Amino acid sequence: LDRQLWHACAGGMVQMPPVNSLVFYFPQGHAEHATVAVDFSSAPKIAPFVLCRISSVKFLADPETDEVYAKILLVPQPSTSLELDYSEAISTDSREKEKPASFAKTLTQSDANNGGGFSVPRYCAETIFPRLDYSADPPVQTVIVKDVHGEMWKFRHIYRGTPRRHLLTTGWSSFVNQKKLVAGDSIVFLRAKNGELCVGIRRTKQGLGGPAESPTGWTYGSFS
Amino acid sequence: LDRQLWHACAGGMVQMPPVNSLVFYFPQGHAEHATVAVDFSSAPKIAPFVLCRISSVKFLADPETDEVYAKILLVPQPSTSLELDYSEAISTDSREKEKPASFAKTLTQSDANNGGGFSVPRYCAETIFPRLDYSADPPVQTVIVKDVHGEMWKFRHIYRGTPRRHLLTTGWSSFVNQKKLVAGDSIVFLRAKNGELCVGIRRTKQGLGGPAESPTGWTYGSFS
DNA sequence: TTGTCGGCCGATCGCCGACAA
DNA sequence: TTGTCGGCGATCGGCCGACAA
Repeated sequence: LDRQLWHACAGGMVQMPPVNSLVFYFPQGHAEHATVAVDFSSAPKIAPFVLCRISSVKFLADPETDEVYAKILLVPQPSTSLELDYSEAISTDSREKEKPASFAKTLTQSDANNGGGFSVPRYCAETIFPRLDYSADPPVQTVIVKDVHGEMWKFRHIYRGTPRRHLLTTGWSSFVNQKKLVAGDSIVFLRAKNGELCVGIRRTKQGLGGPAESPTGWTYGSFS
Repeated sequence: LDRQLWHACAGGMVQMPPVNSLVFYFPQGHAEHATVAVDFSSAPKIAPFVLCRISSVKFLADPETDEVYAKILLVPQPSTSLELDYSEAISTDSREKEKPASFAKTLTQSDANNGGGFSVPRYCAETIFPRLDYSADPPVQTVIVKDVHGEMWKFRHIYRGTPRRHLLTTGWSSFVNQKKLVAGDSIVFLRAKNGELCVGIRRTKQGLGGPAESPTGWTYGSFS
């Protein structure tokens, strides 16, 4: 999964530390975010936080819901490491600062309704979408976007109505149905460096259908 | 799953031995019906058949495809048992002889087509379905049938056209779609002893999407 | 600028009898 | 007796501008 698209989906609140950086792991905080209740009573002597070194970070997306999440491998460090300058523990990967143009919109009732299209905010259409030929009447084009799995979607992008506005029509309802989008979910458009148009999804909170726990490790749900 | 409905779905060729009866188990025959290739080469000294006693028989239906199958628990018997009268090995459960009224029809193209109804053979309508009031014009009723999972389905049963014939209209296409029926599949109607109407499915051969192997044991596909 | 609504047009669904196998 | 077909009316999907927030 493309790193920039991942961050656009996760939202600006999410910062990922770089590999090899030092972080504190808080077992209780982790437990509170778990999908199933965690019982520490059998291991009473657990530290409130553990200094760890990040050995790997994987940027992933759920195959079904398109929700993004990260798999972070933590290696506990000897407590002597505490003497090190742990300010690096809160450092952020410098690569995150190269933010490509992206735009997120929360779906309205009209966007999610069957039989409706998608109202494209002007800013999104002008800065993210391919340039539209306004001399045509009406100005129309087909935009092709790639989702987090690399699958391609085709939308009819038209500029019409009085007053004029940008809309996605043909292809949109199929996208809504197949992705099972509802009002309140957000859609993220992103123009990658190579000019390719990408799309991601951020589900409304109550989804709670986060990625399933893998039997071989823990997964972190993303915050939005 | 109701035993009578199970047998109606499985078809007349299928006879199930009663619990505690003796049967011969043929490993090679079993292997030939398995969905995955079986390699006996690592166990070269396998008997061509094994005398077994049936300890339990479960009549089941696949939750997805509605295909019926049976789970048979076999306990190998000491070879001395061979001295017993093994004619009982081919005996059939006497309960199978109490056959309630049932009818099977292979779906035609017109039956399976979208936008079409189901042509009910006269014999089926008159002997299986609830009695229709022919004095009405046209004679119509709603028939309610129960599938192998106990789920209820509603069909509009009408007697019309020239010449007159029985048809299932409203509700039928929904049934075809949800059960993913195609031309060539068979549908089984059965009137249980309590007068309840039941429906089962027999898929066309090439489905081969038999019930998944359970990790804790073997399952038998049903013959049709 | 953009969310919602009613209008409207075309596509599809699904019920019908005609006809023939 | 019943499988297939074309007709056709009802319904639905989906594109449109009007209007107002």
